[in-house]
Amino acid sequence: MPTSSARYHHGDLRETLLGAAERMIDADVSRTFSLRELAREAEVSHAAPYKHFADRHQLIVALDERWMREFVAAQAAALGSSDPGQDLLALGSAYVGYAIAHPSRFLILFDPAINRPGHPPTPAFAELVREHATLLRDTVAAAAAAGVVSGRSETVGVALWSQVHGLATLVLLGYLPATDVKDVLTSVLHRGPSS
Amino acid sequence: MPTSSARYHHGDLRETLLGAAERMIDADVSRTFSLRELAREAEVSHAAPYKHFADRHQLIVALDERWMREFVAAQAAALGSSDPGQDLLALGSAYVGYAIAHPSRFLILFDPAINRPGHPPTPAFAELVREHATLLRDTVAAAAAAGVVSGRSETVGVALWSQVHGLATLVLLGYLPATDVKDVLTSVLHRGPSS
DNA sequence: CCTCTGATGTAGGCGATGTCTACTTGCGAC
DNA sequence: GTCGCAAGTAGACATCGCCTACATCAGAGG
Repeated sequence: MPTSSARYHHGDLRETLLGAAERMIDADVSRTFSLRELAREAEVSHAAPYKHFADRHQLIVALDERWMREFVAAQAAALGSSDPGQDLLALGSAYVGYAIAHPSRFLILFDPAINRPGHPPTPAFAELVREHATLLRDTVAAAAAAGVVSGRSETVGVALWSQVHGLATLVLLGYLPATDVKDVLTSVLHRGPSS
Repeated sequence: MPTSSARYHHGDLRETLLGAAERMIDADVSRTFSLRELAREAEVSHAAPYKHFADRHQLIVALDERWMREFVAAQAAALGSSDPGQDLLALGSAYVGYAIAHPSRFLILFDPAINRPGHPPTPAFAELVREHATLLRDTVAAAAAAGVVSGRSETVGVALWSQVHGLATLVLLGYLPATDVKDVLTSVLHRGPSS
C-alpha cells in the first residue's frame, strides 16, 4: 500500500534526495544543503542517505553528472542550422544560456571544490566532457571550413571556450550585466580572418 | 616582555589569523580552514578570532580584499611598455599569471559563495574592482587607438576580460593545460580589424 | 506458500564546527 | 595609580558528517 506515508522502505529514496537537493539550490543560488536536511525533507532518518551515497561528496557528484548531461544536451540541441557561423553562435549562446537559466547548477558543476584535477571525475562525467569537447571541436572546424573563423583550429576552440565560460562566470558573479552577453557573443564572429 | 609565548594578549592576532589562513590554503588548493583551526595555530582560544572578525565569512572577506589588491597591483605592474599591443598582452598575461601562481587565492577571490551580487562587496573591495576596470578600459582604449584591436571599445574590453578569466578558470579546473595559455593570449592580438 | 537473506531504513553516538554568553585580564588614557 | 574598554578565556548549544549496531521487509528459491 504505497498510500501510507509512513512505510518503512521509501521506494526511491535516491531519486527523492537528488530531487530535493536540486529543488533547494535552484530556489536559491547561495543555498547549500546538508545530508540531514535532505533526509528530513524525504522524511527518513538522518543516516538513510548513506545507503545510497557513500558521503555528501558522492551525492553532489551524482548531481553533477546529471547536470553535465543536460548541459551538453542543451548545446547539442542548439546546433543543426545549415549555417556554420550560426551554429557556432548558437553553441556559445546555449553555453551561457544554461548558466543563466540554471545558475546554481552551473556554479556547482564548475565548483573547484568538487571537480578538480586532483579529484578525478567519474567515468560517466569524463565521457560527457569528451562529448562536449567533440561538439565544440566539430562546430569550430565547420566554421573554420566556412571561413567564419580563422587561425589554428585548436587554438580557436580553446579561445572560444574560454571566452564563453568566462562570460558566463562573470555574469553569474555579478561583474558583468547579462546585457553584455549578446554583444560579446556576436563580436566573436565579426572578427575577420587574419594570420 | 614579548618573548613569552604564553602572554594573555596576543599582540596582533588579526594579522596572525589571516597569515595562517593564507599559508594553509596556499599549501594546498583543495584545503579549507576552520576558525578553530586558525585559533589553534595562533595558540589562542577558539573564541578569540571573534574579537577580530564577526564571523568566518568576514575573515575571508578580509583575505579577499588583500588578494584583490595584489591581483590588481600585479596587473598594473605589468603595464608600462611603450607598445599598446604589448601592454594588452601583458595585462592578460598578468591576469592568468596570478591565477596560476596563486590558484587558491584566485579561486577564493572569485568564489560565488563569497562574492556575489546578493552579497554586496566591501567599499574597499568595490574600489579595487573599479581600479581594475579602469586598468582594463585604459589599456583597451590605447590598443584601439593604435589599431591593435577593433570594434566597440566597451565590448572588446568585456570580451577580453571574459576570455582571460575563462582561460584562467578552465586551467585551474584542469579542463585546459597551462600550455594553452600563451597560444590563446597571443591569438587575441593576431586578429585583424574588421567591422 | 514459506523461509531466509540482503538491501534499505532506524537509533544513537562521536568528534568537529560556527557562534553565543559570561567571565577575566591587562594596556594605556587620564 | 586607577580604571575602562579592548582583547582574551571557558563553556555551552545546535548542527553536521559519518560510523556502528540493530530492525524491517521485499523478493528469490525451495
